[in-house]
Amino acid sequence: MSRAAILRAAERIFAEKGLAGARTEAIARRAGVNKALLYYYFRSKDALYLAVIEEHLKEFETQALEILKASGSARARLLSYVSMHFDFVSAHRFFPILLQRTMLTGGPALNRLRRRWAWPVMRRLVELIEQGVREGELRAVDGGHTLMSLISLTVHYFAAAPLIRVVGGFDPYDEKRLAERKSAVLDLVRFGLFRHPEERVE
Amino acid sequence: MSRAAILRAAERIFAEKGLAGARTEAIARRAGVNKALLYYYFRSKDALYLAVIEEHLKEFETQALEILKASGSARARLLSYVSMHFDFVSAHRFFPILLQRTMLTGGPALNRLRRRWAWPVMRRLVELIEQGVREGELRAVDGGHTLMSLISLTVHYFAAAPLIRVVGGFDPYDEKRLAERKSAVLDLVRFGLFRHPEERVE
DNA sequence: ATAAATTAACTATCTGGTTAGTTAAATATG
DNA sequence: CATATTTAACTAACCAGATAGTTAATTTAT
Repeated sequence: MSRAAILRAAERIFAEKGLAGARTEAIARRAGVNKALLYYYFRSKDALYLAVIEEHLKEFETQALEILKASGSARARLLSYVSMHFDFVSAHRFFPILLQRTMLTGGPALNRLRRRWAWPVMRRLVELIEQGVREGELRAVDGGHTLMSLISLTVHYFAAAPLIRVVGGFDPYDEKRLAERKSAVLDLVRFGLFRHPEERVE
Repeated sequence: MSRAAILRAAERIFAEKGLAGARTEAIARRAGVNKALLYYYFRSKDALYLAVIEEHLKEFETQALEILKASGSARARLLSYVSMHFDFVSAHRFFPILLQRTMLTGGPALNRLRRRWAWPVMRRLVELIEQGVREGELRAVDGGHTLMSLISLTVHYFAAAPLIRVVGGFDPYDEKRLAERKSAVLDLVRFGLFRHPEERVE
C-alpha cells in the first residue's frame, strides 16, 4: 500500500534530516510515488511528520502500559519496563531519533509525545519507583530524577548512534553490541537503585 | 564586536531550529546586523555552524583535559569529571543541544566532535574507568558502555529540556532543579559503579 | 586616505504545496 | 446483463514564496 510506503519512507528521511531538513521530494522518491500523493494522504509535511510519530507512540504506549499494569514486585516491574523500552527502541531504529528531534525542537509533535507517553506512562513509572522506595526495595531516590535517569540510559545510546559509529568504529545496532548495552543498562539500574542488588528478583 | 554577536545569535538559533531549520536572516536579526555580514565573517551557513560548535568544543576540551590529567584516585577523578561535565553543559545552555543535533544528523560537524572531544577526552575516560576496575575501586564494568552511561546521565536531561518543561511544568534550568539533578546523577554513579559507595572519596 | 566593517538591494535556486487531469475499479441504473 | 456514473488512487507540470548567497556601494575607524 502506498500510504504505508510513504510512512516508512518519511520515517527514515525525517530521522536522517529532521523535519526542516527533509525534502518532500526525497520522501516521495524513496516511497516510489509521486510527491502529490503525500498531500493526497496527508495534509502537509507537518501532518505527515505527526502521523509518523503518532504511529510509533501508539504502539509504544500499548506495550508500555501492558507491562506497567502487570503485577509483581516494584523491582521486577521496573526491570521489565526498562527491558521492554530498550527492546522497543532498538527494534524501531528511527523512533528514538525522531523523539529526540521532537524534544529538541518542540512544536506540535511535542504534544503528542506528552499525551501518548509522558502522561500515561511516565506517571505510572514515577509511582512505581516511589512505591519501590516506600517498600524498601529501592534506595531512597527521587522519583522524577530516577525516571529521567532510566530513560537517559536506555535512549541516549541510540540517539548517539552516528557518533558511536564514527568513534567506536562499530555498528551500534549489531546484535552483540545491543546485547552488551542492554545488560550494561540493566546492571547499572540494579546496582544504582536496588537496595540489595545481588538478590534474585521475582 | 559584531563577530561575537553573530556567533551568540547563531548558537541560539541553530540550537532552537537546527542547521536546516535556522534562517540566516533570523540569525542576523537577532545579532542586530545585516545578513551579508554573516558571509563577511563566515564563508557560509555551514561554516558558521561549524564555528559555533568548534568554539564550545575547544573550551570544553580544555576544561575536561585539565581534570583528567590531575592526580587522585580513579573514583575521585571520575566524580570530578562528571561534575565538571554537568556544570559545563548546564552553564552553556545551547551546547548540549547543538551536540545532540550534530550526533543525529552527522555531517562535517561530527568530525569536529570526534577530534575535539571523542578522541582526546573519551579515550582517557575509558582508561580511567578501566584503571578503577583493575584497582578494585569500581565494580567489574565495561569501560565503553560505562562511559556511554555517564554521558547519557549527564547530557540527556538537557537534551530533553523542552519536554521536561511541558510535562514537568517547571524550568529545568532553575538553580534548585539543576542542583537536584546533579546530585541525583552523582549519586547514581556512586552506587551504580563504586564497589563501596558509602565510603568517602579522596 | 585607506582599509575594515557594514549595508541595501538583488538574484538564482529550491521547495512546499496546488492544479488539472488520468486510470482503474466499484457502484448504481435501466 | 450492460452501460453510465461515481469514487479512489495516482501523476505531470506548474507556481508563488522563501532562502542562501552575492554585489556594489557606503559608512566607520585608524
